[in-house]
Amino acid sequence: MSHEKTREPQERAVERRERILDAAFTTFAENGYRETAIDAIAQRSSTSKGGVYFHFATKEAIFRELMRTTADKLVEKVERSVAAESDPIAQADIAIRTVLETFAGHRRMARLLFVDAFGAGRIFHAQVAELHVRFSALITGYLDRAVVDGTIDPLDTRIAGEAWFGALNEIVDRWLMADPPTQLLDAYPTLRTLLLRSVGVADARIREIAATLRPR
Amino acid sequence: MSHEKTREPQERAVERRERILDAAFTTFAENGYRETAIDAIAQRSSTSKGGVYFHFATKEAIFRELMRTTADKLVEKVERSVAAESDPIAQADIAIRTVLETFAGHRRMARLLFVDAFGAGRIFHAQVAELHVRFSALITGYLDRAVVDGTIDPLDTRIAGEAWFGALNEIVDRWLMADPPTQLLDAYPTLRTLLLRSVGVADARIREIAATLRPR
Amino acid sequence: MSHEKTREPQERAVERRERILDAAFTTFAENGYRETAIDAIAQRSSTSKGGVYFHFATKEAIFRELMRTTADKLVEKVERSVAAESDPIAQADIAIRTVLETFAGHRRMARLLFVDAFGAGRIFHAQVAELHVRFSALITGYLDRAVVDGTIDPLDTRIAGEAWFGALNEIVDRWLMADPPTQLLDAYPTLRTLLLRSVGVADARIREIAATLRPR
Amino acid sequence: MSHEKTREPQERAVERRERILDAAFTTFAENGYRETAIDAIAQRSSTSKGGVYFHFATKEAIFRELMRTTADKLVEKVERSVAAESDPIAQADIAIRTVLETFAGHRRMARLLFVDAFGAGRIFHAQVAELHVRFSALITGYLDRAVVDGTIDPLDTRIAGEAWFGALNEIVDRWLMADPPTQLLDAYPTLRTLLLRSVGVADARIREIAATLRPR
DNA sequence: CATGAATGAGTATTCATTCAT
DNA sequence: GATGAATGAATACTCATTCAT
Repeated sequence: MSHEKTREPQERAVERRERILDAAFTTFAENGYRETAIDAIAQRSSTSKGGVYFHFATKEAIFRELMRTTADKLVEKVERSVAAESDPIAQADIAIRTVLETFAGHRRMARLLFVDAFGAGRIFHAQVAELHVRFSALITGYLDRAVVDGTIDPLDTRIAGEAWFGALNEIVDRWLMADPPTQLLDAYPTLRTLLLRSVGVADARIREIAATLRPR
Repeated sequence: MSHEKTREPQERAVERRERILDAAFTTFAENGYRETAIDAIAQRSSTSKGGVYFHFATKEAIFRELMRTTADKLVEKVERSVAAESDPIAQADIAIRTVLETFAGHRRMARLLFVDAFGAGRIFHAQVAELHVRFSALITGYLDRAVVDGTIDPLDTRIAGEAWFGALNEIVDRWLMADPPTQLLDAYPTLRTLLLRSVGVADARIREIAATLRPR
Repeated sequence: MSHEKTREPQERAVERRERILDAAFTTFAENGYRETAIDAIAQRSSTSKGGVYFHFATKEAIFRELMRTTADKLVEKVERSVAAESDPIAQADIAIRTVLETFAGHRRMARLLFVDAFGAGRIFHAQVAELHVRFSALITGYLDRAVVDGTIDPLDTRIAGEAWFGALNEIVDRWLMADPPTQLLDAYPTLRTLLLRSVGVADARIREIAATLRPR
Repeated sequence: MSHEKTREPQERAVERRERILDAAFTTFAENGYRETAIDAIAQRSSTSKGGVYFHFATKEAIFRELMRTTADKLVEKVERSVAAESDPIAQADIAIRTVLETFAGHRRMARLLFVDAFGAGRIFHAQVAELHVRFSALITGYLDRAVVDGTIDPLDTRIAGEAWFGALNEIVDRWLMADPPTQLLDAYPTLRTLLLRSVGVADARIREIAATLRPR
């Protein structure tokens, strides 16, 4: 009796499903959505085209799931990092920093979430929008708490969240395109100052936060 | 003698070329680059496929020209608006405002330049990057002058320019996706405050600038 | 249980592959390479365009395989016929005769190998050259052995092989073009005499060889 | 009054016609029939597409005229060379030699007449056949006279003419394909011996003829 | 006579999706 | 469950030819 056969059939199926997702992640990130053929995913996951279609209804479904779970992981990571802080402003700062750090170490993830997502054409605008909204909302949440706290003066935190996310996004985009490659984290100190100032955090306070975080 | 017959042959050709560009602009903006067939452009401009290919070597060439000229128009518009101001901070502010105002009135232009550009796949990342770099550099220029002026404290103006552009871009993106539609310019006051604060402009000064511009 | 169902899937695929090659052979021979559309091949082999592309990467690949296998068959046939003879001069003679006989019965094969091959344009000159070289070399081989044998006096057998092949080729070409059709084999006795004499075989010896072969 | 204007209008037209033919000759010879666009011919002859179509009804017509006139020139050249000889066998030999010599110096002409002619597909088989028939008939004519003369024994001179032409053709083809290039005329002595022997000319006589021609 | 703009039929190739085995 | 053969719609681009000016 082979190893394969001792496992529950479902277990094998789950494993294959994962393999497919992994292969799809890599291939989408490398070549973009449109340029990725199902055949390529099938081969990379040692399956057949039919195998892929057993697990996923369409190519779009694979992409959708990938976007969602990748974003999930990132959000979780951000929330774990943030949990250690209690000051909402420091939390927002940590959130930005975590995103930058994560991307700096996972260029592919960045490509998938921030650049190639657009390569998919019209159908995906909603998908992409969802992603942007989700991250913007995360930031808006921290800012809202900061307002409630009285740490910062009231402002339209939705727009501020979007602006923060947009600024972050652009910095990542530029880094992805940069040739020769640069250090993503080099932009962090400047970006932090810009963002915190933008919501009215005093320079003295920014230096304080920076000092607290430095040991990291 | 019909109007048609009095025109120079070249004039007719130029006109057709324009018609093709117009049709391409609309179709790209509606459906994205990949989803737009040359045939569709030909039909919309009352030409034949061959006619399109007489005027443009490839589909990519049409897109490229469109991106360039559209961006040109926007940059010119920004520069004209800015010319009336002498304070570099006010100039940067006006630049942002002009972009928002222009897009608010030309949703399609916004789609083409800021959203669908990505739909074109890998080949166009360079093209898109160029566009982003161009606008970022515009902003960076105003900030540089403000630093030289002593209006703002020294900072990494390249990153600031990118962050400003990113924030602006995201606000426009969200507006393009918003359902139901919103007023793009509603975001302007908040965005202005965020951006100006981010480079260390004092709130008092911001109010001053706002007051100056209000009559517009 | 139908015949179809008892066959292995692979067997069906192999059969379809053959059908495609057959259809391509006929269509290329009838219309030439450039004038043959993949669609035509697909229809003639009761497949779809995609089906053809599943089995062959490009149109060129189909043509190449066809050229190779057809030439293979002819060369094998020649070598089988020749095996019965030991006199190299008679072998060379038999080789020529076998080619003529085979073509006389397979006009299409002749068209494909000797005429339409050129219709393919520049890319195929190498392919065609290979074919010519191959047949010329076959003849050169026999002549070389005849020289070693002492049956004929030394001479530049490469050029002689090319000249023989060229003469044969032209006779077949003319026959293919002839209107009204003629009997290809009618040319054989004259051609034999010309070729054998050209390498210095005495007329008496030629008559001997002719006598030996006559019963065939 | 410009130089252009002093000439008869017809004269200018004739000149342009020639320019078009020259350009077509070069382009066909370089790229083959199918790969040659009318536009290329127009540009090379400093005309417009319309200009080309004023002088020639179709692309095919240009090719046809080119084939004919080029062949004419070659035949005339052969006949001039041959006129100096009275012995028909020597005449045939000179004919072959002249063709080889001419091609050796005009590789392009050779390409046009002997190789690329086929690139044109079905429509041109008749054209090509005509060319082959014409040259074969030329040779057949000399051989016929040699038979009448009693210089050689009677034989099917039509087939012999075709065989000679075929042999010659193949030698030229191989030379055109040869990489690295070879000296076409190196093949001549062997080819002469092969061809003359093939129609029964004794080796002693061949040596005589060779001696006569050597000074050339 | 000359021009060059316009036409449109023609073609190889790709790929998501289906389904018989 | 898995396979891979088959489908066919979709698409950018070429080029001989026409014809208004």
